[in-house]
Amino acid sequence: MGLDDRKLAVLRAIVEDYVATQEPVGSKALVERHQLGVSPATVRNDMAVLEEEGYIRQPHTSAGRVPTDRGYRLFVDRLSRVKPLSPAERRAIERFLVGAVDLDDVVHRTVRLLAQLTRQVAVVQYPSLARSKVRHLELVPISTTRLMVVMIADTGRVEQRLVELPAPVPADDVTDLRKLVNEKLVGSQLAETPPLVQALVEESAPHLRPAMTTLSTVLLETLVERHEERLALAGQANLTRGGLLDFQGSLRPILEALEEEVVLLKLIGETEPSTTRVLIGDENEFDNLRAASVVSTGYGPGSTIVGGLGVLGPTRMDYPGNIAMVRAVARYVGELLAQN
Amino acid sequence: MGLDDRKLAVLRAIVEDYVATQEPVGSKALVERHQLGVSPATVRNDMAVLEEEGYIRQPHTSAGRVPTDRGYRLFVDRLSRVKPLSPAERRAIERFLVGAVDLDDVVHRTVRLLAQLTRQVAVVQYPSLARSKVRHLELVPISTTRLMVVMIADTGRVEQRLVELPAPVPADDVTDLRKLVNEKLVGSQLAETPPLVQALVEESAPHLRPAMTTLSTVLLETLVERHEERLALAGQANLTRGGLLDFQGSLRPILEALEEEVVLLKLIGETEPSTTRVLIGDENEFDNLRAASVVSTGYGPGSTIVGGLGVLGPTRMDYPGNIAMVRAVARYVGELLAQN
DNA sequence: GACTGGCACTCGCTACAGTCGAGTGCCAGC
DNA sequence: GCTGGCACTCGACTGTAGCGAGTGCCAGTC
Repeated sequence: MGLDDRKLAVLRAIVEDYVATQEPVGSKALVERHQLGVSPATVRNDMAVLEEEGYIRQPHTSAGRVPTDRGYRLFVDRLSRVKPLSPAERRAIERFLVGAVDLDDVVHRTVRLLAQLTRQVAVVQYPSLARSKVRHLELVPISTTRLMVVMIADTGRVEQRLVELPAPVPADDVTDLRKLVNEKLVGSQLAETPPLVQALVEESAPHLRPAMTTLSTVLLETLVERHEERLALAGQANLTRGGLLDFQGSLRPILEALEEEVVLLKLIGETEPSTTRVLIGDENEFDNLRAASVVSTGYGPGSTIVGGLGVLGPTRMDYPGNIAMVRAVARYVGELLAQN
Repeated sequence: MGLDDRKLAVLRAIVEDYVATQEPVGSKALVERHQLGVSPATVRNDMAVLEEEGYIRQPHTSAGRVPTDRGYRLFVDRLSRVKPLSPAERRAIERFLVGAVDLDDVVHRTVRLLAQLTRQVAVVQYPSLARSKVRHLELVPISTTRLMVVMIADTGRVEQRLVELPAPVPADDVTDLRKLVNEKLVGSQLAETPPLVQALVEESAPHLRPAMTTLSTVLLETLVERHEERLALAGQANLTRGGLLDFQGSLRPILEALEEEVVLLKLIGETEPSTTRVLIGDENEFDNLRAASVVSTGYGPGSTIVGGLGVLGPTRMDYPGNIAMVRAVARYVGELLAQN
């Protein structure tokens, strides 16, 4: 049952070769390319054990071996060291991210950078509003019964929403409303505001009540509960590398999954803080993505986490490399955010 | 040389059958399915002429005929009537768009709707800032030397940008600046503001000059010149319908093109107002899209045009249907915008 | 007991030949 | 100008055969 060191070395060699060549790897090729110090026959015996344990499999009887999802998992957990970035890669990251003027700009640059570095599909979640603090709330009258609410978060995110007021509200009242919401909400985490927002209504002067009620409803509804999360996506063309061999010939399910924000958020939405998460093949809870792997991590200024980012590609991917790059990019982005 | 009515009917039949079946269509099948009133042999003669003129071609000697890009062009220009929408489709449009709370919301719903209706890739351009009027400019101090400029356009678009000031600016000065920019710019088209923005600096009180200079530079630079355009995209999974037959087996170039905002903007960025534009195959100026067709049109409140929207798919697409849907959706969105 | 060399076996891949049939072009006749 | 008939083309499919990479097993060696 136990996998001795050599068997593990064989597995590592198989993963590395298969990732590099995309072809099932046989015992002979293996001993040629790696210094295993044993003969092909011995390797074959080891392979038989590895296969029995479910770490590798044969596509056809007369073919070489290919890692299974379980094999990749073992590889990632125990057999790979995080690959240090090359100086060129470090430079690319810096060059790419320096000069961003905007949160939008930062996110877009980041997602393109990740896609380019890893040659996979990249996903970056905007800083979550739930984890941001309110920096300013602006109310702009559009007409007497319409208000545009613009919220600026400390992470740089700006969200707006149109509010339909129950009755016309004069300009002076808007000023009062603005003052009130800013006094009460600036500096607080949005996720924790429901009671605050509630209190807002109660503390308003009677003539402001109706307007404040709608306003607070909208604030709660759209900024806290609903589609508060945003995503940026890039590198979808990378799915077509490796011909049709990856993803068992059909990009369809993958492309479909990539169009579902909810799915992507679950994928890269950070869970445990700051660890890098790797989901391999059918570890994925979405059927459409059973042929794919995801490497993701959280990012944020300093040690806090405000959002997630990651890459998605075939299970046959360069895990150590991608993990290193995802981490590095997340760190750089965090530094960038911390500067604000 | 002249194509008489029957030859045109034959071409129309070929296009319709090929679009429906995705298979080269032969003379016999043609007379069976369409009441042409002549024998296969006659149709064959007509086909020979059509082929000579470049409207159709044979994939192989012993196969049926397939329309060329030129054939589709003739079909679109002279042989097809815009297909009226089905009641179900009309209902779908209304159901989908009613209840949008936001410009973002409108755009996202629209692009998804288009993708779903046409079963193609859909692209929607946000209302162009150049064609919008300034409704309000908000300046929010982030620190003493940093300002967030938020511009709200009459089309509902909200753009923000961080401004790094040359020197600390006290809160009172920010109020003055805000008042000044709003007085001068609200109500004007951004595309026509350069002189106005210029004037701003000159008219400012001396102590506001430095700040106003940076501010105006940023305004011009990012809101007018640079990436002022935004896009929404949906339905990329539709590219995989029709197996690998469309797009000669590789989605790569298409996916790459779809990642280039500039390319997409050129495609759907409206040119002549309000006509529906159809680009077929190699009429397309981007090499990557020579296997694709694009149907696009402008939209906007009332009769003005503020942005473009459209669909992209294989040259083998249902032109009359897609043209009808693109137009219908554009009209509905226009009405929706007009309500604001 | 672990490793190795040898050997028979499997099976996907490629090449080749043969058949089938859809579809064509052409021509003589109406 | 249209039609029916006919010879022809050529892709798609089928079946066969040979090749070779790769395996599993076994007997022999250290």
